[in-house]
Amino acid sequence: MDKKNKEVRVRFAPSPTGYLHIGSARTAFFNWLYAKKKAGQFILRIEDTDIARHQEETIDIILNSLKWLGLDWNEGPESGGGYGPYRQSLRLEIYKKYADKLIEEKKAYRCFCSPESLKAERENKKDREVGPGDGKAFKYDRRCFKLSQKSIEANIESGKPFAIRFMVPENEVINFRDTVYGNITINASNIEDFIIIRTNGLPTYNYSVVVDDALMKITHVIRGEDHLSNTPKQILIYRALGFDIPDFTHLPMILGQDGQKLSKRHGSISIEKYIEDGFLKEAILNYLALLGWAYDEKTTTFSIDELIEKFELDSINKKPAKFDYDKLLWVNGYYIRNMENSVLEKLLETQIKKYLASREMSDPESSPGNLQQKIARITPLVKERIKTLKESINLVSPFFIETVYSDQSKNYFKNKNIDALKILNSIYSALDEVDDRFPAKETEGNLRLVAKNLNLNLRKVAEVTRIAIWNSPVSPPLFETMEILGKELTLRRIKDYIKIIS
RNA sequence: GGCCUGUUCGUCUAGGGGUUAGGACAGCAGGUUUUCAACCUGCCAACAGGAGUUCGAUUCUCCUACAGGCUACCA
Repeated sequence: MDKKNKEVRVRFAPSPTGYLHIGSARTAFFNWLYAKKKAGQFILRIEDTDIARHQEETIDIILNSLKWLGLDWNEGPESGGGYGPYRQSLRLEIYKKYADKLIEEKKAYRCFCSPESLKAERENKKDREVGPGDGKAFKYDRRCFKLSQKSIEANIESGKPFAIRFMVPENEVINFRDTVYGNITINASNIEDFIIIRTNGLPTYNYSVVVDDALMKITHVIRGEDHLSNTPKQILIYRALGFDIPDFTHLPMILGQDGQKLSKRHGSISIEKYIEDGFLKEAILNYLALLGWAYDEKTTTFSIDELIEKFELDSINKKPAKFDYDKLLWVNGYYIRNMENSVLEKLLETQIKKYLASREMSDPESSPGNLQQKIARITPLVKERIKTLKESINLVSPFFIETVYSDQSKNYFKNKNIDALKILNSIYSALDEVDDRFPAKETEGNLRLVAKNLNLNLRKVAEVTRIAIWNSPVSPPLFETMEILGKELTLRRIKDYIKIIS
C-alpha cells in the first residue's frame, strides 16, 4: 500500500521504572498530537523486560498520569486492541519465535560467554588503551559464532546458559532519514554483535522494540533523541526479519538548568508532582509543546485543538532544551487567568477541601453548599493572583481558618509612624455603620471617609485594616474580602487586633 | 577511546547570503492601583571561536572548542 495512505499508527512505550517523567510526557504528547492530527491510532505499550528495575505498581502511576493529561490511547494494556498483548512481559513467546528464526537463518547465534568474563575483557581493553590505542572500541569477537555445531549442541545439552546475539552484517552501510535530524549514515562495522535475548530469556530493548513496532504495525516512531544512536541497530533487525521500516522522529532531550539530563535533583520531574503542585494539564502540555517546537515567531499559547491543527513533526528543532520552571509557571498562570470561573471554582474547591482536610477541619461555619458559594465569590478575587492552584491556599486561607496573629502582624506598626490604634477605632465605628450585607462599595466609601477625616490616604487606612482582618500585608482586594468575610467576622477581627496592640 | 548529533539574548525560540537579528519568560525602570497580582509602556540582552566561498556570511563549507547521546545480558 502507498505509505502516504496508510493509517498512521504511533506509540508511546514507557518502561515502568518509576513515574511519568516530564520528558516522557512530552514524547507521549507529541505521539498523541501526531495521531490526532493524522486521525491515526495511538498505542500504548509497556516495556517491562527489565526485571531488576521493573516495579509493577508504577504502571498504574504512569497510566494515571497519561489519563490526567488527557492523552487517551486507542490500544493498550487496559483497553486491548488487535495487536496485543501490550506488555512486553506477555510477549516473550513472540520474541523467542523470531529469535529462533534468526538463528536458523544464521542471522543470530547463541553466545555461551559469561557476562562477567566479557566485562573483564572489556575493562582490560580499556586499560591498555591509555595510550593512542587502536582507535577501536571493544567489540565481541564472535567466538561463539565460530563454535562447531557439535559443541553448540553439547553446550545446550549440558544446560550451559546462553544469550542470543545478533549477527551484525559486515561492511553494511545503514542509512536512514530522521524527520528531525536529517540523513544519518553509519557503517555497521561500528556495531558489535549485540545481544537480543538475555540469558534469562528476556529480550533486550533494541530487539523487542523492533519486533513489537513491526508487529503492531507502527508507522512512525517518535521518541527521545537518546535512541537516535540505537536506530541503526534496530534497522538491522528490521532488515533481517524482513519487516517494513517505519519513519523515525527523534525529539531533542529536555535538560535541567545546568545542562544535564533532567533528573531528580532538578526538582519536580514527575507529572504527579506537577498535579500535586497545582498545575493545569493545558499549561503543562502547552509548555511542553514549546520545548523544541514553535509555530511562528510570536505565538506562545495554544489550545489543544490549535496544537493538533498547527503541530508539525518536521518543524521540531534539534537542540536540546533546558527546562524553565519559571516559564511553566507563567503559562500556568495564564491559563488560570483565562479560565472560566465555573471551572476554576471546581478546581479551587478540591484544593481547599484538601487543605481543610489536612488540618482536620471542614469549613467551620458553612455547610458544603455554603462552601461552594463562598468559593464562587472568592474565585474572581484570586484568579489573577495565582500561578498555581496550590498557591491559592496561601492567599485564601484566612477565609476559612481562625487568625492567629503572627509576631510580624503584632509588631507591624511598632516602629512605624502610625497611630494604628486610633485609626482602627475609627475604622471600627465606620464599618459598624454599614448594613449587615456588608457590601464592598459601602465599606470602601466609609473607609475613604475615615481617611479623609484623619487626613490620611486610603492606602494607610487599608494597610491597617488589612493587617487586622487578614494577618498579612498582602490580601485579595480588601473591600470584597471583607464582604465575603461578613460584617461580624470582620469586626471581630478588628476588635481582636485592637486588643493585641493596645 | 570510537561512533552519532548539536551550538541565535540568562532561558524557550523566530529568522535566514544584504534585517535596527523578531517574539515570549525572567530581570530592570516607569504607569495604573487599597496591598499583592494582573494590565500597559519602556529598557537590558544573542548569532561559540577560527579559516574558506562570496561584492557581502549570523545564514553555505571545513576545522577547533564546548555540550549531549550511544558504545550494557538498562530502556
